[in-house]
Amino acid sequence: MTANSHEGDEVARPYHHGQLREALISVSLQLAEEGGPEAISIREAARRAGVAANAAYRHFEDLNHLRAEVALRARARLREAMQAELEARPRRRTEAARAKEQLSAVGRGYIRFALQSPNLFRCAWMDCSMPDPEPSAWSLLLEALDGCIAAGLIPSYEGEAASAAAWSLVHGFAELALRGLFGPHDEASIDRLGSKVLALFLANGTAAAPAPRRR
Amino acid sequence: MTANSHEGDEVARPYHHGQLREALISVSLQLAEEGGPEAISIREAARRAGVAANAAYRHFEDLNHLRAEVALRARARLREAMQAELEARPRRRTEAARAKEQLSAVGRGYIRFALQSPNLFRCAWMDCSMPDPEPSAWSLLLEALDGCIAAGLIPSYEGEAASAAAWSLVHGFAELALRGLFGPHDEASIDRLGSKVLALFLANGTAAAPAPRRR
DNA sequence: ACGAAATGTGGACACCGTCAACATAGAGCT
DNA sequence: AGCTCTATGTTGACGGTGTCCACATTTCGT
Repeated sequence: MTANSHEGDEVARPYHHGQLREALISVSLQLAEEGGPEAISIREAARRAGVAANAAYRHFEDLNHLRAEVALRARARLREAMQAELEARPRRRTEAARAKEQLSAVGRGYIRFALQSPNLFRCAWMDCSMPDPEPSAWSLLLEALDGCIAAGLIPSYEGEAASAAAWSLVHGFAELALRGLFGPHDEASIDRLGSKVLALFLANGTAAAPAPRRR
Repeated sequence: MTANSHEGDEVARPYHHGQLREALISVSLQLAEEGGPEAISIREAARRAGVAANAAYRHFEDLNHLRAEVALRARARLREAMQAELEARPRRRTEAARAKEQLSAVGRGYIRFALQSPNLFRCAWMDCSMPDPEPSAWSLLLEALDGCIAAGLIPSYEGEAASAAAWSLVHGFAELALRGLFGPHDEASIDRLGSKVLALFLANGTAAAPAPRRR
């Protein structure tokens, strides 16, 4: 028999492990999905990867570095959710309507992801005291905002403030809804409230700012 | 001598402790202030209170219950900061201007607190998987919003959405600014951006919604 | 005064992150 | 081939944590 002490059942991984880093990350992502950011643990990840705890230290300096990697994946998932909502959006005729719809789809995706995968959402923005190489998830929102500016829905001189506002609105809503601070709503009504908030921002916050105001 | 084995120096607390619960909470708040939510620890709190670790369990079921108490205090501090900003605000003449100023002061207070006491702010909304008896900090914002509705700045039929929006905007901005996601800004320019965002919401988001819009 | 209830202590257990020392397998050279 | 070097994985330990149990002490109600 080739296996010298275990059964040869489990694929008999040929050498050390080969994919440990990847395995650890994906297993940790699973841990996070199940139990939130606090559930990420070097020892448990190693255990699930079928490896001694300290093996992880050959691939991650620190628990925080592992967490940072998980955060990256979580943000990627978030981005996918936004993208999906973007692709599923109704197609509009005018450029303005299209830009509006694009922005609102992005916001919807963001909020829905937060509510449907709260643990992953928390991981996406968890504090891992690491330099954050790329927020990336935001680029979709920024693109949508650029579209709105191009369509004349937002005066370009307010670009910075408007994007900060859109960003804050969407993120804040997701976060607060997650914590149940909007009262005991079922998922559907939270979704409706979210759409209303987005619509309010789109209808009034952006469209109705024709000039720099007197003074 | 009255003290039977220690020096009588340290006030010679007469009986068990008398204020342990309070002491533990306030010491934990200090821990949180210094090192963020993760720094809250039963053992360390007990240590600083000069008591055995397990004594804490006579006053808190759980670490999470301690954390919940800290969260409460943190929210109280947040509320104080908002109140302070509220009292320091310029007094306006017209009701509308006053309502606007009130709302913006509340938002400012919120954001400034988050930036000046990030650790406490994080504690205020940390996840302690506990029933949340009263968010309380929001009541100031809700009052301000009511003022705006009374002044006709916000149509009352949009009350719910508008308050959710204001709430989300302020909270989201604070959270994102805290994480440095608005780029490498110094504190002053973040403050300015925050004011701009608030102004944008106040000027357009609320004031410019005179009617239900056609269709 | 005495027993009961409240409160604090000590010790133990199972986790956790992390370090140092050791073992092994592959890669690359001669 | 054989050999070494380096990358990777393992063992064992240390100090830290939350939490449980059994025990000690203090206070209070009667």
